Amino acid sequence: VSSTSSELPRRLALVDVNNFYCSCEAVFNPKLRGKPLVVLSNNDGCVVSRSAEAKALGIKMAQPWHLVSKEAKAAGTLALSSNYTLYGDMSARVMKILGDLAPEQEIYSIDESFLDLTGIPYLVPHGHLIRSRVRQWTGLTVCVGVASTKTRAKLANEIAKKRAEHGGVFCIEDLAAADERSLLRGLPVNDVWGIGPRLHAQLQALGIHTTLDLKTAPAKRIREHFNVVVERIVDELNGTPCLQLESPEPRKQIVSSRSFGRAVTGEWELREAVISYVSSAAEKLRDQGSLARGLQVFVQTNVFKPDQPQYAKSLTVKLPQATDDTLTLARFAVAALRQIYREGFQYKKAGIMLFDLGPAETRQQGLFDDTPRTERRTRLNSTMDRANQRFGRGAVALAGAGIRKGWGMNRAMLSPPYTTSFEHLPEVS
DNA sequence: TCTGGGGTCCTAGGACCC
DNA sequence: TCTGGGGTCCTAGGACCC
Repeated sequence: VSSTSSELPRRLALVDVNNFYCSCEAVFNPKLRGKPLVVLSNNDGCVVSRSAEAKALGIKMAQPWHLVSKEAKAAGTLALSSNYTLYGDMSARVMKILGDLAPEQEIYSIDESFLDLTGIPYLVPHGHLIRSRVRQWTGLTVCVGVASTKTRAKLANEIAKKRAEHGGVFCIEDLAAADERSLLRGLPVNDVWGIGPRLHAQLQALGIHTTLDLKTAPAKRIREHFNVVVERIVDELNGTPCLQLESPEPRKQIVSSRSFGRAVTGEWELREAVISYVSSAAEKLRDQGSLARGLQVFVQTNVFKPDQPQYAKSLTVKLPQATDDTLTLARFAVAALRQIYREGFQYKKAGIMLFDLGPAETRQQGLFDDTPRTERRTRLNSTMDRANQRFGRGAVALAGAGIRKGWGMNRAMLSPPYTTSFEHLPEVS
């Protein structure tokens, strides 16, 4: 915390993109605009993004698509598989614009940033500048919520989104105390950032129903029934900052897992999947400059088919030496899989996790290291990474990861990678 | 009859976020 | 037929230390 910043009232903004995945798709395909549209999770499983029109039809977040698709399609809803290549690239563009319009930025998720706007005069006009620039440069629409703490900024953002009269920008600190009270009285307590279904139920049992109820709840009462997390939420609602803008830290664990497009029975197919997942996790590991000391492999049958024989097992391995080498990690993962694999089950999902991550600079020399070999491996990995970056994911891969990948996920309605491939540039006619 | 006090580390489970 | 994936933080309890 800088000493000068305490003089000025702290002002944070939470900026997020409206209906992010759906909006990305609509930027490049005008036929989607103004229509009910949903984007589905991996494997075309659940609804993870909805256009305003789809929300209006009552399609809920995280709904399994197969349960609602018939009705939704009858009402004119269009559905797309998720295209993370596109969303990741659009995210980077939005984040760059936001970062250029604020002294400090924390990228909080693929479509959200906290910005520190302390000291900037005319905050609401600045919010409108952010909005118009993002719209002009990317075609996406953002909403801006401004307040003295992160939790209040999240609330302000909710208001900016819900109440059209604010034009997508809302500063809660501009309200008179009485107006804030009546505003918070109208917001259910589970609109507050950090209050999920469980806490919501517990709070309701205590008679805390609205955001105002929570904000004005006696600290002692909260402490009795909950933990410091909820205490901090209450403090933050009252304008006492407990959460700071975070700078990017390397991940503490890296997970790669997928449901299969169909049931898998043979060990060889599971092995292909596990090797594929290790490859992608190890690439991320190297990208953040870490080494892993631990690895976990897990397999699972279809939990949604309880009439079928169920089996779920994971195995955790401590590596003899921290490493970022795909081949080494793959060997340990395959050995772990061999131990947990059981014949006669219909597997639906598998995954791997890398943990106990540490910086690569502190790599320890082992007593029996074959240093020339390690150096060759390092060159091999970085060559593969560069090739895959230049020619596209999977351009170079381990043979063991499989070529056809018959177990791969379903993505029946995938849009092109408009912004990251010359072959798929959108055409203007 | 009567059995301390303070600390760390690790793990599993719970809760939340997008 | 069909139900996502990737993270973080906190707490309680056990093991262990002096």
